Amino acid sequence: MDKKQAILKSVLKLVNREGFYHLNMKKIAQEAGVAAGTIYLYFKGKEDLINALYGMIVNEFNLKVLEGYDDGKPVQANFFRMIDLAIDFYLGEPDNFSFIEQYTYAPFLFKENQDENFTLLLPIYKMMREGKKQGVIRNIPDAVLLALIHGPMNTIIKLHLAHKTDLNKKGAKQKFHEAVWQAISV
Amino acid sequence: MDKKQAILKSVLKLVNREGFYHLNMKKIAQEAGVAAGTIYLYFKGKEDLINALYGMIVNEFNLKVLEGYDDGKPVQANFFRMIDLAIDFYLGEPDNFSFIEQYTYAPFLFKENQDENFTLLLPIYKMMREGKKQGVIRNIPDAVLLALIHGPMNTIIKLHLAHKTDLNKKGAKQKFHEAVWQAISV
DNA sequence: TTAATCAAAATGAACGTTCATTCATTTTTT
DNA sequence: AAAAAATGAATGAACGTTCATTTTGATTAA
Repeated sequence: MDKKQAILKSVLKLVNREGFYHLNMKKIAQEAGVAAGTIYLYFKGKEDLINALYGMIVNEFNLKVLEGYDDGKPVQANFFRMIDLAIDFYLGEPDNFSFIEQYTYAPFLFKENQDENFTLLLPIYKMMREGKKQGVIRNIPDAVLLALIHGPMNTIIKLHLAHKTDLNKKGAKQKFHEAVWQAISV
Repeated sequence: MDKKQAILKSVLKLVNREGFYHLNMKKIAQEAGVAAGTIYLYFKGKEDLINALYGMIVNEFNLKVLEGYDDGKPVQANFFRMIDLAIDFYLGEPDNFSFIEQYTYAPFLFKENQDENFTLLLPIYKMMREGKKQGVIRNIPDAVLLALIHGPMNTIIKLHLAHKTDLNKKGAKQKFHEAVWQAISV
């Protein structure tokens, strides 16, 4: 069994269940079924461990979301597919969402990736630019566009995970991505 | 001088500067210019202190945002004013934003206000319902509507505070609230 | 096949530090 | 001079990290 992976999975599970605040190395070790010292064979320390996990999730996310991208298709089709894939990514592994949110809003906790936080948004940027060039997306500042896409996505996932709405209901995702499209299209 | 208030302000400043992770009682006391023990005269402990601060900010926010509400005016006017006031609230005291974000995404950190997190959204709900009744706001699920309003606001403020956009530029707020309106209006 | 050897992997008790909280004492206010 | 407010050193628990020791598993020798 891959202990490194088991340790990372433990952190993910624990952060989601109890938050960063209650995270400690002993719990991580227990959850992973290894000794406390073992963690230090694979990671420099707590901080390194957390950063490694963040990097892993961001990579997985970008990979998954860009699967949907096809330059041949119209911008709208790419957009719908990207939104749906992003939602699927987080609903399939909700721990990822919780972790990313907590990591993002912990200033100075792990300094390295300060601007890198916006790495997550690169796929969106790509699509936005293309849409503007073709004239199908409104010509408003990038930041506003970004806010109109990323913001609702974040919130709807949050609401879903808090059982305030159900994105798995038939047509729910479609209704959502169409609403976002209406906000950003000309 | 009101020591209780000074202590709360210290927490706000420190959480924004260094994050929850590096927050400790000694620093809070130093920043507030009191002894560590003094904090316990005004609060039961660290947890109580954090919760009190959260409650305070939520109250201030709702008060400020609802200032803009006037039943006599059309829904759109109320909406624009509310959005602008919410933005002003956070730009005027960015520490509030950072604190609320970190508090919201710390599951089980301070259990009390789990569902209460949505208290912040009550003014938005109020307006939404009214707009739907009058037929000026699209008849899509509340959660989706909420996501289309609250999400972009969060993100645009985040982008502003990260210097990725400038909401103080002439017309910036207007452009933003109009874009959001386009997303939610019929 | 069995025994011996050794490096790599893993362990978890121990260490030093940090931190929230307490409380005997001092300072301030009434 | 009594009460209330404030202090900050002391306390003990919790935590991240280390490291001497043990276990594992592959390799070699008999």
